[in-house]
Amino acid sequence: MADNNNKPISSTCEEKSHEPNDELNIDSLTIDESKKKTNRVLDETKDSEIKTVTSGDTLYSTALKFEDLNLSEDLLKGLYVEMEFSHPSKIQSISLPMILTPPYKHLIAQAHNGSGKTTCFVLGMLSRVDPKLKAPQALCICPTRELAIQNLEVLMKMGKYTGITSYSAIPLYKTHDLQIAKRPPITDQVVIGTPGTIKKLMSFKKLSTREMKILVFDEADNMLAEDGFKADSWRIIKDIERSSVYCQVLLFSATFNETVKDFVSRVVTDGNQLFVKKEELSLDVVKQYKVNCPDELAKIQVIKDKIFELAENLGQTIIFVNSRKSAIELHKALEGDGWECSTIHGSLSDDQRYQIVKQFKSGRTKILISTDLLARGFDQSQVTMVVNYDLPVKWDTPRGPDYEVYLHRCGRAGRFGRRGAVFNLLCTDREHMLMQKFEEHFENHVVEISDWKSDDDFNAALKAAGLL
DNA sequence: AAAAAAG
Repeated sequence: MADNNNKPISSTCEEKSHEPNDELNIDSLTIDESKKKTNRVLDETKDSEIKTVTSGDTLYSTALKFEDLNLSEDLLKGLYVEMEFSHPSKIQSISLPMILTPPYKHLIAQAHNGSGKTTCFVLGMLSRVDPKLKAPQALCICPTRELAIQNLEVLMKMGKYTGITSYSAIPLYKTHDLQIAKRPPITDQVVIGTPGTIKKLMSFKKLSTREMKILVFDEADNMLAEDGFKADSWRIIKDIERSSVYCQVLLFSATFNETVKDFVSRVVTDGNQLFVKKEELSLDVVKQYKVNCPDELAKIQVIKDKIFELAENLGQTIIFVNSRKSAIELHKALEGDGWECSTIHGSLSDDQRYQIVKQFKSGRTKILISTDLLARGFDQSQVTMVVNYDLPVKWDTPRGPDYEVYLHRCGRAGRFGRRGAVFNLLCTDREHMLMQKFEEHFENHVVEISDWKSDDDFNAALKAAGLL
């Protein structure tokens, strides 16, 4: 679990209890340390505190073993053989009983980056679906195509022996309305995709919501945000509400904000909740640094001399920028000097995007420049370094720090408790000010690399991060 | 004046 902190959790979101809520004391439920086996890569020796608020009077136990969850043999085989899991991770052990126990309450679950949120809701979908019923019964909505594809891959792997089929609701090729109209209705049990395509399939009556049992919002805060996909999400959920008897809603993300709480109080009332403190969210497994750069040229020089030269063989790196233009310009500047890296952003073609991600996931590309397209959810365990070439800012004026995006970007490194380093390249006064805000907000000190030219300083930083 | 999805 991506967490090293044992601070107790303060009250989170207690104000929106619509009915008497029973708070579970997680301490009394935690697994006996001596009986706990080490998961494949997950380091759970220092468990985080997870705050749970349950609704109604259903009692939930934690699942110490997958066998405790009444899963089908086929699904268990997928977990052990394909996924190579030995036992549920912490978030899984708490959330899965909540997802799988009647009356199948809604769930809002916050968990660390790289702690296995995806496996939670994928397992939830696979086990709630009836393989014999040839109709869509589970729907998962994601903010990007890349994330939808990634989730589908996990689903197919985990569900390999179940016979459950899935449908990818993303615009992979040029889909004209005429072509959609001519297609038969979807009979696959699980549908994963992006809002536009899902809406379209629904309006063409190709995606029936009549048998829908479970609806998942991945990166839920983004899916429900005003400047995100709020309108689409609301329409989809209303459509489902109208046609199906009862559909369980799962909201998963590492970050949650006020918009989600509004949604929760109006739509997903009467649900269970899991929360962790913001200070505990992933920012202590990856080591953060700020690099003082006198000007923009120095930033590029740091990428060339330090990131490429010193760190290229330490794993993979994602360099985040704030705009497509910035991505293209940085790529040109590096390419002009013969440095090889790839770049991804939303104005590339579907196929280009797909190929670039595929190449990076195969490990053939070491360094990838990206917009916030890949800020959330992108899971590549070899990513050891994240570079914020630009710091993430909110688009409204005055442009303030975007804490959520900062956290999500950092979460691309240090997957499943692995080591990682984040380098924030700072040049202007505004950037220094923003950085200070990030430090204050997450209550952690970010070490400064004052001499951007010093190899020794960078080597020391990489060593401190556990990468050398 | 932005990223994302789509039209």
